[in-house]
Amino acid sequence: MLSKKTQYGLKALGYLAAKYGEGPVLISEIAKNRQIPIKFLESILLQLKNKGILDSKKGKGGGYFLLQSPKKTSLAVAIRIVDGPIAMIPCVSLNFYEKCNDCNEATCGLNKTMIWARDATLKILEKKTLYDLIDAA
Amino acid sequence: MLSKKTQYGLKALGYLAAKYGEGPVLISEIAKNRQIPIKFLESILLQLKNKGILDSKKGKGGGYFLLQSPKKTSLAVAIRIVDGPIAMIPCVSLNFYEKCNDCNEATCGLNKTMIWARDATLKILEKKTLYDLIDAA
DNA sequence: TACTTACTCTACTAATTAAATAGACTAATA
DNA sequence: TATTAGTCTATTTAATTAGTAGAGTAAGTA
Repeated sequence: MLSKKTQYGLKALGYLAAKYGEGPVLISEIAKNRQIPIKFLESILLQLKNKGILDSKKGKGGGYFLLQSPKKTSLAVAIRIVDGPIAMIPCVSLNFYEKCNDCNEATCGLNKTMIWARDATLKILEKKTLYDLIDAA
Repeated sequence: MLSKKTQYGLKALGYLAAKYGEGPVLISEIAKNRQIPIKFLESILLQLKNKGILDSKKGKGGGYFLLQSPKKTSLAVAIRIVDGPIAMIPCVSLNFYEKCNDCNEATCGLNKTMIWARDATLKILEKKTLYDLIDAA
């Protein structure tokens, strides 16, 4: 499961995706609309800004906004920023790889199998974008 | 990421899958071979037994063993026992569903997208079995 | 300039979960 | 009946998650 923090982050990004092109959106507006603790949301948005997904403007008329069109940012990128690895085990992660201390990857059955799972998940998360997070109604 | 506990569990199941048909295997043997803290492994194996994946025998010549052929147990089943939900968010989980307090699933973009991710992952995890965890060499 | 608005940053705390350990108990076998 | 090996309960420690507090800084406006 994604952490609560990541779930909040994705909900906020969905909100900002829907408002793309309309200028900065207040943290407080996002928080209220998506039911997220405001101070917690602050830190999430800041993190997304520092990684180049969002930008912000201070002062009156300020707020957060997507740096690029929502279709340009994949969910894989967004999730990795807030949640970290997408893979199920470290020795199979593309962006957060860690070697197993004990097993040999060339022969390890778990390793081989988890690569399958990783690729299946990534195929979706790299194709879907923030645009897909926009609500229908 | 799967918890360490789940990773240990899968490694142990891979070991037992390789030994299927050879009678009970000592916890201590699995622990040594897969580098798992023995008392921690005890509780994992017991949990897998209580859920019907493993069986055990006490006393001399005792140990743990797979209840069925390794090809009969999918990774999805094994992972759910030790780790819980496979889905990335609760409102999309098949076995551990929880309703979102705020959003409407009929229109929620995140919900819709996470169903895609879940299905892609499950397609692999339900097809792959304990047999696929057996090491090559 | 002074005032207000709103993001920024650091630090902290509480709660939960993960990871591991200890030890008494029970069943099976020789 | 002694030994072996899984069972069960309880506890402990560490790490992570979730959330809070408050001072600081930048931008706009009167």
